[in-house]
Amino acid sequence: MSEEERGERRPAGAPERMIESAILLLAQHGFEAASFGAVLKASQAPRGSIYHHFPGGKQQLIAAAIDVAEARAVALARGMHGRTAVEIIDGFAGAWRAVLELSDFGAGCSAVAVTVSSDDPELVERAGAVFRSWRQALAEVLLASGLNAQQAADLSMMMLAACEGAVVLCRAERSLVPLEAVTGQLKLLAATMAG
Amino acid sequence: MSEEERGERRPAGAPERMIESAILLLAQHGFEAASFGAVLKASQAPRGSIYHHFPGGKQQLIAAAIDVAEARAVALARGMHGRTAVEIIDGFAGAWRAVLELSDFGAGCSAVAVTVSSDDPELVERAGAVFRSWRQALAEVLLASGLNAQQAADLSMMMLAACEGAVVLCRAERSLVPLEAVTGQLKLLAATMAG
DNA sequence: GTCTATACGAAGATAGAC
DNA sequence: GTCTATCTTCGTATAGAC
Repeated sequence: MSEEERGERRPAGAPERMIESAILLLAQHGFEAASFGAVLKASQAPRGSIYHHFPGGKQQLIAAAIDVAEARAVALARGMHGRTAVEIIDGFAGAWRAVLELSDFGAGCSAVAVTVSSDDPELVERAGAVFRSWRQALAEVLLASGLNAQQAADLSMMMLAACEGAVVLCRAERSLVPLEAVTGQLKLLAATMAG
Repeated sequence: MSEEERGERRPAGAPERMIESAILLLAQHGFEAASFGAVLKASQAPRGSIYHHFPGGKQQLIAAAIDVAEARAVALARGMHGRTAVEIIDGFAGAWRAVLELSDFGAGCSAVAVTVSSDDPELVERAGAVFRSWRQALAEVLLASGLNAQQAADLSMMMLAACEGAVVLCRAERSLVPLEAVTGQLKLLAATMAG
């Protein structure tokens, strides 16, 4: 497994910083906001190096950003292996809570942003791949926690959908209440399955 | 209650058509895509009339679009008064299913799009107001269905978050499975509350 | 590998004619 | 009330010098 696949950060060359900035800008203000100008400014990368590192233009940059975000999301889920369903729910929701708090409700999920605000079918499909592998990783750790296959599939889907939705609500309402309420309901669901 | 508050469509003057187009463009491709050029083209409105009808520019147009969408969302929820919790869940999810099917997975929620892809704090706050009133309307019909206040608040929050999230997943994966799975889990949750 | 310069289009917005 | 013309800014993308 490569470093990228584990979602780790490397010393940070120019292209890596550009990708990192793109992820952040996507999460904050959507696809159009992740422009070259903004990315270069945020990443302090030299202007002339964009098409050297990303000859495919913006599409390639955003695609790379999505792929890195996917690796990171999967790594987050896999890191919860061995825990109980409730702990997994808390860990997942906690990660989103951290994103919201650290950004003062200014950031959310990059893959959601691409889905909602990009008109490029190829990038939207890539965002779909993120959701699928994220869900699968969650289902695997839930399976290991003692749920059966059907329950793990159902709960992972519900966790992802409910938390992604809750993050949007939290951003718009500038409040953590939606995420907290959803977390409670998810635990209730997990308890019903276990019991 | 005025016609707008009930979310009804009127004979359609130029500004109404522009608002309608803005709602659709927001739902399809986000904030930046709901540009004046695109709105005028879609609504067949005369070019010189934008700043006549919306002197506040794009912000005013989008704000109006959000308000109309809010009235429609609330009307949708209120229309379910008198039904059981399961029927309300089916009705709500069914409306989203229709949006996804009719748009070939190309459209979602306008308020989500504004939250995710606009950098205007005022518009994001307006989107937050949509979510609040939508949730309250859902909670009221759930209360009438026999749930207690706490249960109605919890389930309405979960319905909104989970379905909004599921719609994004459905768009990205070009599949109705996420929404269907979430619907099933919501019914399970409602059954737990009732029982 | 990085730079400047530049092409080209589209965005939001304003002014003034009809 | 609608139109055209125009301004400015910003977006992506390319060419060519260093």
